[in-house]
Amino acid sequence: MSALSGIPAKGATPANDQDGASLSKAQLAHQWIRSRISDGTFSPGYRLVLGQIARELDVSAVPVREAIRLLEAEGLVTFERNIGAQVAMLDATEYVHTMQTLSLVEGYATALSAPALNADTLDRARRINAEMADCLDHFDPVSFTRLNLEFHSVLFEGCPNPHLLDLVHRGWSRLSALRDSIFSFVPGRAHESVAEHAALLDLIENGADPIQVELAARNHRLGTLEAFLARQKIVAPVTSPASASPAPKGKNNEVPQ
Amino acid sequence: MSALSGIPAKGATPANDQDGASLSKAQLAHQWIRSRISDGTFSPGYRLVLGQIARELDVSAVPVREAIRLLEAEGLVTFERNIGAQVAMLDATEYVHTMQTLSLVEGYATALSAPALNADTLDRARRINAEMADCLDHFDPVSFTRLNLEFHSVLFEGCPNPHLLDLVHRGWSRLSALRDSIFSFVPGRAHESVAEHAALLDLIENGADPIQVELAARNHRLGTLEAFLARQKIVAPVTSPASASPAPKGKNNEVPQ
DNA sequence: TCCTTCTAAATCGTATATGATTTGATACAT
DNA sequence: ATGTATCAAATCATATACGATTTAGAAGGA
Repeated sequence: MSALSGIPAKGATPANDQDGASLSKAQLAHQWIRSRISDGTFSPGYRLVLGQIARELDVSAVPVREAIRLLEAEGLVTFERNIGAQVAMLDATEYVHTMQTLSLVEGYATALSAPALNADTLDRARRINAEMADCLDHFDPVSFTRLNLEFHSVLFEGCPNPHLLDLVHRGWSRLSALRDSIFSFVPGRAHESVAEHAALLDLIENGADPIQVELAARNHRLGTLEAFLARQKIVAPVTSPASASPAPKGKNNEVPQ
Repeated sequence: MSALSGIPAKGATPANDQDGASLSKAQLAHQWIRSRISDGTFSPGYRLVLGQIARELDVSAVPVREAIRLLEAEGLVTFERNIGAQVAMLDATEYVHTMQTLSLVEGYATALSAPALNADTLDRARRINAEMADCLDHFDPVSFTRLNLEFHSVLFEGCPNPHLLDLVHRGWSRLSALRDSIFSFVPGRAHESVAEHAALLDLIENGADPIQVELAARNHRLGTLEAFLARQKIVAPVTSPASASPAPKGKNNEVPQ
């Protein structure tokens, strides 16, 4: 029956054309929208209309809807019943909350990851940090931001807790996807940042207490947040003091002992 | 205009019957499945078939699918392309990772919430803890578990960071929804738990450093995790030491100072 | 008996169609 | 001229229909 002719009897690629990736339309739409958000084509507030996106991707509205609900769960878009979806707005308050959460989970992930880092890996981190220092001289904020993610990725990717790692990824993804030019770079902070990176690496290399590594990594990110808030503080207070700065004095959450 | 008569002129409920809740079918399905998971009707590993659930709820498969994808994002079900969904299995490793993550976010949320807690609220927490002590005498693990959530809720619900609060809720929800009888209660731990609750309340009442509150809350939960692991350890090592117990000796992560 | 191959049922993934809701525009009355 | 009610277009939410994929079981051969 199936031995008719030269047509490949069963080996015919089942679903997709030939790449073997085999993406569902929903996944396709998810990646497509996501990349559009990342590259700024869909900027925060942009209205995501199901039918419109569906036509553009030549699919039906159903998988597009699924993609958007997934993006909603990731915090990249907001969605309202019978109204629709739009790219999430990352206002100052949201930025503070996201950074605060990221500082927490990234700090812990880094501490859990630290014991697994070998000399080679630490050396790679040092080289990346050196490149970041170079970027300061040439004033290259874009590369600096990219390298910053690379640096921290080296440190936290070894985290053995997948849930925690996922939270770290989500935080970074939210920040990088929705980054507004306002938040991307605080000039005066960059030098300090490179120095703190070096200090963090020293701690890890010397096998410091996990809690020390954790708080160093956490305070490093909170420092960036504080720098941002310091620039904004004259304009308007963003949140209640307790939430905006869990350690306003800078002394309460220093590395203990 | 609207003074016609007893009939509410324009206020006629637009979509739903009369309750005003106005749930979408997807939300309905979400809650329905979720409650079935919580009450154990759908136990871990149970296969969730779209059409079957759709028929039972008298809706189409589309909103059921959406509900399931949402539950997947919450970590309550697993989903595989072209295969289907099933209630997530909470094995020992997953339990460890979930508890570890919860200890982190709940600890921080509690610390951030602490300054906002007034005397009345703290008193309520003390009363709940007293009830928990009673449960120990009558050996009532079910009430104990419920009160435990209540107690901690009082402490962390004041957290001003909604993202963080959401993570805490997800952790609890995962644990309570997927709890297996195996994990629900470690007898020897309960007395210690009540004592630690009291200590935590004292810290908060005395306005202790946020970092102290955070680590006390964190270590309280990690203590429960350790108790579980201690019971299991003879059978088989669950994960690598670094992930299972970030502070194996119990001394590395004590409250500093 | 065991392994392979085919077939069919079950289920998922998506397209299309239709009802429900919101929103903006227009017409009308004051 | 302004505010209000009505209507139409756009869009979301869901039902139905159909193609694609997986999986279990039957049929056939070694």
